[in-house]
Formats: sequence, structure tokens, C-alpha cells
Amino acid sequence: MATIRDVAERAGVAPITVSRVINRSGYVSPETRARVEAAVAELQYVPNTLARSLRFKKTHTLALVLTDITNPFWTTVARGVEDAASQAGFNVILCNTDENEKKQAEYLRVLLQKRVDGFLLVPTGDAAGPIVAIQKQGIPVVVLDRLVPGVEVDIVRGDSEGGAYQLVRLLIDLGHRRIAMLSGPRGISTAAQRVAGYWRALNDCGIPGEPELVLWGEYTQASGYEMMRCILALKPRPTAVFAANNFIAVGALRALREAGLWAPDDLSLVSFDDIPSGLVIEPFLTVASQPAYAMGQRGTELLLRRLSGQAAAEAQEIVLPAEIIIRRSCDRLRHALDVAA
Amino acid sequence: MATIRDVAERAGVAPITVSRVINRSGYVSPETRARVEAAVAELQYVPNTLARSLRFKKTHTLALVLTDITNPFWTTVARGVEDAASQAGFNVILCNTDENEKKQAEYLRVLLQKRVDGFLLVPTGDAAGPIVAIQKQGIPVVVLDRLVPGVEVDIVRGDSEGGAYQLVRLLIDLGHRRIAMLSGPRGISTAAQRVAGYWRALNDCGIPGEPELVLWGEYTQASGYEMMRCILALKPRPTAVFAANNFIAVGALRALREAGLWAPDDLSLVSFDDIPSGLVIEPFLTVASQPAYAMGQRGTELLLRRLSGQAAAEAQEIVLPAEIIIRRSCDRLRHALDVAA
DNA sequence: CTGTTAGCGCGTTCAT
DNA sequence: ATGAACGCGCTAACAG
Repeated sequence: MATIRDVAERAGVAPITVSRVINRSGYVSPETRARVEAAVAELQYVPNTLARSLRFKKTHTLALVLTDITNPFWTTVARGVEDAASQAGFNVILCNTDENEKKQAEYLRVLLQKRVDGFLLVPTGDAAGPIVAIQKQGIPVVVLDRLVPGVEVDIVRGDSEGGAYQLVRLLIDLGHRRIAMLSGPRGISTAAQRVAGYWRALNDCGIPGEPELVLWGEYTQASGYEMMRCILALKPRPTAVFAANNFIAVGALRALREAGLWAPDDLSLVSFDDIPSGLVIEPFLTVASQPAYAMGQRGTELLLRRLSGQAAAEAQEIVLPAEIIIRRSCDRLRHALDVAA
Repeated sequence: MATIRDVAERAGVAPITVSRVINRSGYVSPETRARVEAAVAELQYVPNTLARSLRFKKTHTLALVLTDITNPFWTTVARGVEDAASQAGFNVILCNTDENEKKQAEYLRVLLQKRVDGFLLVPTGDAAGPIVAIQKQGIPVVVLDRLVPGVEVDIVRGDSEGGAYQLVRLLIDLGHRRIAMLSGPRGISTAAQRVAGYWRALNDCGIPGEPELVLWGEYTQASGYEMMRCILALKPRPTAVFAANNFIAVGALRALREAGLWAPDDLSLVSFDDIPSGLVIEPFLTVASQPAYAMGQRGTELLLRRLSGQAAAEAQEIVLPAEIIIRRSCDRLRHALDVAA
């Protein structure tokens, strides 16, 4: 690949002159400019950003470290990130941690070495260490989705507590009293907050909670399946179930189907996180939908503001509201509640 | 951020010695090694890969340029790419072109400047130019999914023609004679090949094709919706429809629903590309499913082989078979065909 | 076993 | 209006 020096020789000028032509910096006479441009074209010269980055200590590259791009929620977040980044002239390196702290640590290490300008991080685990380690290197981080205790860091997240509260209130208003909760990992703030919203709704309505109705698992189909089987074994069966995310809900529905049951006929089901409308043929689940695209976009915008030094000094917290979308999965028609009545 | 020189001074050695310790290259006495390691820890030194890359002309970064990560097919491909890349110590820069040739050109330009080691490209349009431009710079490219005429380049793709043939044969075997095809853009090889498979199946069965039953659109829901509306306006109505991808199918189903119709009752529907099982509650569509993850993975492996100079000299073409998954959307139960009979 | 020299490609600073 | 020198951070090649 041709270098700036090759171009310079070809055009009979000094490298710096080529630089000036390319970057439109400084004065260059029209004739030399033409000669340089001709040489650039002939040699198919492509400037080397690496060298520039080395000088300017800016790579115009962001890191997006999330758990699994395969989850449509993260897919949408990623799209929001990439759009916002590319609009500002930044590229995005994508990494999947699979909730594995070692993988995360390894990615962060390599990305620091690559000198990405900033991090968008969906942290695995609740340890502050990895985030602090990045901050110590002076690289800005914006955390997405999950609160991490013990660090001062920018965060853009959905309102898990509020969304959960609204979903459970909805169920209660429909007449449910025994509501099971299939949650995610204890260590992840969204799971904890969704459970918190669940409890608050019960409390507000004077319903005595039953601890055995709250299960902690993982944000996976397999876990949703397992948890639902536990719930179905209870007697009497709960009349409603709240799944803490979309995968858990799909796993739960599978267990339901296997047991010869369905929603809303045999029990009501609500869940956090919608499935993008493009993928689903008949929207069916009542959900608390988070603005995934906006989460990625606004997180990136905040990060870019930090990079340009325009953001306020203190760490910012942006909480995006969850939207309750009511669909058939909690209909009262032909519902267990009415049968019982 | 500390540099290798800072560490060297702190440890009272030369920079090269630090380099040797970090990279485990060359001999360093245990004592100096210990001193250096201490200095590294104290200064929280993070080696600068940029500088290494400048020297070695290797960034350990791949570019993944696709149309839209939001399509679950590409999401899965991307996951395959990222897994294979990270396993080999490479990072992945993700770019969405939205089938926009200008966006694609701009991304390719910047990525060349960033000196990515290789490209995984889902080309927009059928122009060879962009690919040739990359090859001229000596950077390996592996094309995913779509044939591009007029270039010699590695490609990993699904068997669109064969998958389409099987789907249409299935419909014919079920008794259908008037089968509509909702295809993608003419310029994209997968769309053309799926139409080709459609024609071959009809020919093989001695069914006279009706050109007005083949519509060319885009790989989007909106287009699927529009095309289906055209088809529904035909009299007599076709008894089956073949959608060229998942988004077209979902759009088509929406049009069907609006018209007060459904599959398989009023007509049969089959489509290319499955929706990952994790996202869908009741798998319903009969599809030709492509091994998306494998496409990403094998494409990346091929690219990495090129990078290490191990691949055969000639361009390779890897064709992955499509798997026919038969589900309810083409059931004969209560089917239009039987009503007509 | 350790250090010196030089250069990867580029652009700022200071001359001319 | 154009150029020379220097350095960004790192390491291969060659001493010692």
C-alpha cells in the first residue's frame, strides 16, 4: 500500500504537501494540488489512520460490549449505537460477553490496548472493578441498562422498577392475587429492580406476598422454562405470571404448552421487553417495552459529548420510561380467574 | 496513560527490555523482570496496540459490513463472525449499510483507512467495483450471502436456488398450481436465485408459469405487505405464496390479516429464512432455513485462513444447504385447495 | 542478558 | 507557498 511518501515522490513534492492537500489544511497552489491529486489517484493512495491515531491519540472508534447481540433487545440497542456513532464519524467494535466476567475482562483489556475512544458497556456482574479500571485510564464509559453500585459513571437505563410495578398493577387490577415472578440473576440490577417493582405493587394493594412465588433464574429461555415448570407444580397454581424478560417469557410459554396449558386461558402472562414487531406475526404478549433503540442512541450521544468535553462534570443518569403494551396474553376472556369465580 | 518509556524509566531499564517482558520475547533475568512487572503494575501500564499495528501492519481487527443487524438473520451471522473472530484474537467492527451503496462506499473507505486486516462483506448492489477496490489494496475480502458477478472473490452463501426449488416443489406436491412469488430486489443474487428455483420447480412439474405471479420488491415488511396486496387483488387468487425472505413473509401475513384471510386456511405461505426459535412463540411458517451462524463462522474462518496465507490460491465458494422446515402455514387442513375441490 | 539505533506513516512547529 | 526536522509508542536488528 502506498504511503504519503510514495505520493510525495511521485508528485515531486514533500510529504507534508501531500498531507496538506488531503486534509485541506494550509495553502497549496492549484497546480501542485492537481499534481498531488493525480499522484494519489494513480497510486490509489489510502491514508493510514493508524498513524494519525498514534499522533492524535484519537481512534474514532467506540467499543460496544454487551451480553449477546442475538437477543433482539440488544440488537436494537446496537443499531441505535451504530447509527449515532457513524453519524458522528465513529466506528463501533462489537463484543459479546455472554454474562461471562472473564470474557468481559479480556475484551476490556484488548479494547483498552486498541485505544478505543470510549466504551458503551452492559456490565456483567455487579462488580465496579472493571469500570473503575477503564476510568483510571482516562477513557470515558457509559453504562447501559444496568446499575452498578459503587461507581460514579454515566448510565442510560430503562425504568425496570416502574415498568414492573405497572405490569403487576395491571394484573392485580384484572383480579389476580397469586402472581408468580420469574426473574433474572440476583446480581443484575434490572432483575432486582423488577422484583422490587413487583413487591411494591403487591404492597400498595395490600396483597400479602408469597416468597415462594418469586423465582430467580437467568435471562434465558432454558431458565424461563425451568422456572415455569416449578410454578406449574404449585398447588393451587398462580393465576398469573410475570416474566422478567422476553427470553424467560418464551421459555415459560414453552413449558406452558408442554403442560397442555395456554395463556390467557389457563393463566395470564406478562413480561418485560417486547419483541420487535418486524419479527412477530401476531403480537400476543402483554409487555413493558423499553426503548431499546433510544437507549443505544442516547448512550452514544452522551459518550460523544463526554469525548468532546461538553458534558456536565458529574456522572449523568438517564432513565427511559417503559411503555406498557397490553395484548391478549392477559385477557380476561375465557380466563382461569373467571372459571374459578 | 503511561508509555513503555515511563515504565522503563521507573524500572531503570531500556524500553526494549520492558517490551521483552511484556511480550515474553527474548531473555530477561528474573530480577529485572520482577522490577519491570512491578513498574507496569504501579503505572497501570496498558500497551498501545496502535503503535504495534503501525509497525507490524496488522490490526487484528476485521470489518463486518452488512445491510442491517436488526434482521435476525444478520444478527445470527454477526454472532457467528464475532465468535470465530474473538476466538482467534480478532475484534470486529460492525457496519450497517441499509442497502445503500453510498453508505457502503463510505464505510469501506474509512475501514481501509483504519487498516482492518480483512473484510466480511454483504455487498449492496451487484457492482464489482467496491470489492475490487478493496482487493487492489491487498486486503482480503470474503463475501457473504450474495454472488457478485465479475469478481473473483471468496464467498460463503446459502443455497437460494435449491432452497426455493424445494419449497415450491413442496407446494406443488401439496396440489398447488397457482403459486405467487414475492421476491426481493432484482439486483441481489439471492432474490434472482430464489426466483430461478421457483421457475425450475414449475418447469420440472410441467406447470406453465404465469409471469404476473412473480413480483419483485424489497427485503422489507413494507414491501411484503404491498406485494401481498397486489396478489390478493388477482382473480382467481393464487392458492399459495412464496415469500423470498422473513420480512417479506411477515409483511405478507399482515396484508392477509387485514383482508380477513389467514394461512393456511385461505392460502398456503412458505418463506425463505427462519426466525430464530428463541424469538417466536409458536413456530408457524414453513421455511427454507439457512445456517446463518455457520455462514458467519465459516466466512470468518476462511478469511482468517487467507490472512495466515493458508488458503488455496483460487477464490473459494462455500455453499451451505438450506433446510426445509415444514410447519402449519402450508397445512392442507381446512385449506383453500380442499374447499375448491 | 541488556541497550542503541532506526523506522513504521503521519502532521505540528518552525523555517525558507 | 513549500519543506525539514521531530516525535507519537513500539520493536527488529544489531551491538556489547
